[in-house]
Amino acid sequence: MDKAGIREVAKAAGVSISTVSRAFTRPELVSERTRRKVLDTADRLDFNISRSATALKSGQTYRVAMLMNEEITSWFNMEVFAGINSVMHDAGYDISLFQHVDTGENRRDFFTNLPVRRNVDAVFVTSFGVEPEEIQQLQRIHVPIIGINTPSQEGFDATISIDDEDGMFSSAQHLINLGHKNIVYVCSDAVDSINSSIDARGQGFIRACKTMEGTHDFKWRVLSVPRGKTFADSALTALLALDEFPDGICCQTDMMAIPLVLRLDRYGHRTPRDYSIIGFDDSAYADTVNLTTMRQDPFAMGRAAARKAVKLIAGETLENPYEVVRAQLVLRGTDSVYGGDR
Amino acid sequence: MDKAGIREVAKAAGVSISTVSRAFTRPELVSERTRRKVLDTADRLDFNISRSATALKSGQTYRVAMLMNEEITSWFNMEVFAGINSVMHDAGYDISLFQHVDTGENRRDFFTNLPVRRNVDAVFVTSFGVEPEEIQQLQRIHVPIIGINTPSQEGFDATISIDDEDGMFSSAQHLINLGHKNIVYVCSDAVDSINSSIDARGQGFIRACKTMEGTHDFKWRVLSVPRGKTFADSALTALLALDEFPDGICCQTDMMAIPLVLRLDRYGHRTPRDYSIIGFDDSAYADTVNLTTMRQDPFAMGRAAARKAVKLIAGETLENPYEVVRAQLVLRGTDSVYGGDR
DNA sequence: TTGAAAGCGGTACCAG
DNA sequence: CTGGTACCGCTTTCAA
Repeated sequence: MDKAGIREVAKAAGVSISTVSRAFTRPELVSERTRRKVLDTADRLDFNISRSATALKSGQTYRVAMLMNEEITSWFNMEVFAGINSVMHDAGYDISLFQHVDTGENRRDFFTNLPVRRNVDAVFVTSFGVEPEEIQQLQRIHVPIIGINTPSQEGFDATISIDDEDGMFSSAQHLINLGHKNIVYVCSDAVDSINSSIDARGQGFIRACKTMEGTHDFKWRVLSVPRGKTFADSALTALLALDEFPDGICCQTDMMAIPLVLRLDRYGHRTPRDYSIIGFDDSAYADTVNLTTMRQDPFAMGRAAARKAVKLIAGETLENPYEVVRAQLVLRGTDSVYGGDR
Repeated sequence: MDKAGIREVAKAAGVSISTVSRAFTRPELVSERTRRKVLDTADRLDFNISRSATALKSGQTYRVAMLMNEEITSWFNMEVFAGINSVMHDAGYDISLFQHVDTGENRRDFFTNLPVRRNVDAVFVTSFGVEPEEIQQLQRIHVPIIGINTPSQEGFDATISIDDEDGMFSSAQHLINLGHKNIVYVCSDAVDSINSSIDARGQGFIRACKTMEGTHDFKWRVLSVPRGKTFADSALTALLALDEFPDGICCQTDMMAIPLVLRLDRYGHRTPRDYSIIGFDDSAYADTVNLTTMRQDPFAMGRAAARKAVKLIAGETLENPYEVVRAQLVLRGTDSVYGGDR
């Protein structure tokens, strides 16, 4: 006997199913006594309102989709997800995860079949660039589309992004202000099918360096290494292969920076004594290795995006649909004035 | 005009709604021609089968719950979640996350209100000990309950756990075999309301040490420090305050071990030269700091748990419902024979 | 304040 | 192979 539907509860409580329904969802419309009686019987019978039925009736699905490239396990994706979930869960929504929507195969598949069509109330797109035609496809599902760190806001109902270009510009500028003369930007190769917002970081670095154009003893360069789990090793190798070791390094991410400070140490290059290095993200262990880094807060961005989504779903208009937040330099122990300690 | 239900598709395709339904869910029952026609019109009209309706009709919810302590952002929770999702998503299920179900407030709340009652097809319980009465409460929702690293398997329909006790026993044993004479176990204080499976690690350590009982020059102890974001600092302090610095350290987690190897280095204690240290988990950066550690694979456990859940939901019986997997020692660079390099 | 009844969008049994 | 038709469990007028 594990079948206690709304009718058996109604019967057991001696009321109509309408009343049972109201006792749960519109308690103020039901007399105190009746409500108590209903709720008690319901509990005794292990009854609860079915979300599926409510969803069907209401026309909503109480489900949202989150699209991402790579794995949910990456620091950024995870934080964003947790942020989104922290508001959506309480609002009664579940999240349907679509990973690796970046690669050709999955990507075409997703955008042509649109598995979410008529099955979600909103779509979150994290950190990868969606092509104009893809957005058009996506729009066919007729629900709000919210972007997080997407390179463009074209086609989105709302977006929230950090200013990657500006963040890395500041990073490089900081090294320059410190008097560094030979700085390099270390990053993973861009995936050309993706157009990730992260690629803007390199441009910020370059822009900062360009301001030094003409300065005689100033040198800079970009070191791009293959993606993959050995990217940090590749970067290490590339760095050590330079004919002159840089005095300042800007890294695309902390995941690049942290292995570098650890490994370079063993090769005699000690920070901040011999060189400055700045990460990006302020992710796990950045503090324990005392890394100076550009902080962003993807959890907060996820929350903000989710709040926008909830409003959009409710049919409200956003006062400020497209937000850009700045990353913030966290000064710790891996940067110092040029020549300072030597 | 964003209302294309199954009937308009049926009308537009000149068939009955039954046929439309079948074209989607039982293509083999529909003639090739009819199917094509239906699918085409459906696509043109932006139609798709509604999961809510299917759910309602089928009596399933196509949703599962995952209960955890602390944040989803922790390494362990995240990996397990990703593992569960990797199989449940393809099986058509969403995951409803319940975080912090460990603490009194939330805990009571969850188990008395049972928000998941009649709203999920299975429940995953991750890594915390559920009291007998709580399990009983949980059982009232009449769906499979699957445990992952739960201290007990009482009341669960299936569980998969790593043998924490054995894992840490082996860890300590390894240090002993290496000839270490003064070893310590470093961990965070247990939360007494929780009875986490992780607490068994300490017992494993102690058991290993007990085998040395009577050996004259052998010493061991347990160092337990307060939880919180500064737990690693506390451990560092406690370690340095010892009247004799240990020659071997077993850590409850890599998150404890990694900061320690990094920081102790600056205090002149260099591993593996001066002491051996072993982590637990093989989580992020364990390889880059070259940490010898006890590996567990929560992603795989999540997958395994999910596979069990899918079968259980389908009404199948599990051949082997309660699984225990062993952690595996990954030898890297932070352990060495006692006195070896000195 | 409460009850009756019409759907919401499918599924599946039963005919044809 | 296809169509008609009761539900699935709840919400929501409309009346009483």
